[in-house]
Amino acid sequence: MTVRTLDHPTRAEIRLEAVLHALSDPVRLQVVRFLAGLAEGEEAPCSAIDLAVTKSTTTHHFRVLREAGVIHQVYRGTAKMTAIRRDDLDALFPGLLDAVLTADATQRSRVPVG
Amino acid sequence: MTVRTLDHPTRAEIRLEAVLHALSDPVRLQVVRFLAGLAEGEEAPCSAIDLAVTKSTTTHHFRVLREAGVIHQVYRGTAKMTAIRRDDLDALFPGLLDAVLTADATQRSRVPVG
DNA sequence: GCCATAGTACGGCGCTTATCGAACTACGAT
DNA sequence: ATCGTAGTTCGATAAGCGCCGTACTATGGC
Repeated sequence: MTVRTLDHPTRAEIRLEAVLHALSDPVRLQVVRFLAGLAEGEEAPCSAIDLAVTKSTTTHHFRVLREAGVIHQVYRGTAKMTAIRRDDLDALFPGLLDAVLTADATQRSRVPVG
Repeated sequence: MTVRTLDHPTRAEIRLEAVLHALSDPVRLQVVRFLAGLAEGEEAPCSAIDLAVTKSTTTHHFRVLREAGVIHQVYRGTAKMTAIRRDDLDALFPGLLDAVLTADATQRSRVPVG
């Protein structure tokens, strides 16, 4: 049995390019949109989000987000709870996450797809 | 002789994911940083920016930025003048470009590299 | 112990990307 | 017309990405 720990970059290790890259995929943007809609600090299991991809692809996307520093994940029983790292992102890159979320919302209202 | 016209997405065609992807590369971020530092509407030839890649790679990166709608390019004589599409980006995604530029500046002051 | 549920790991497939060098085109100046 | 400068185009390569299915592991409940 493994300890099932997950590597996260520290706040100082988070790189803007990695964050932008993580956010540039529609599936991952959907995850972030969902997590950002939760209450402050609230977590959700991967399975709470209905993604149009298989489980293994889901795992891949969550890893990209986690390794970029966008989300934080911890194991709780059989679930893996995920939360957005809003405080870290806001501290490092003020306004960035909000601008992306607003831009995403605007775009989705212009082009009602996905 | 070709007319040497360049295809640009219209404002409505600009997609957030494409913009984020375009900005997620260090070389392209350097280009955007440079262009954003110019006066409103001011243009610069590709050669004005000292990129650590070859000319053909430079052409590639400028095309990615142009096709994403981040920059506007027009031929003037032998040069190809480039300007950032600040008005379009600001109209579509308010605060996004500024947040990215600020984030980039902050990160560069934290980690003085590149 | 056994099973169901939640997620991981592995290997693979097809596509895209970042990069290069070398040959080419367009334009301005001489 | 020749030359130089600016940028393009054309392979090519090596790496990465998004996606899948299958087999696996971990946890909790029966």
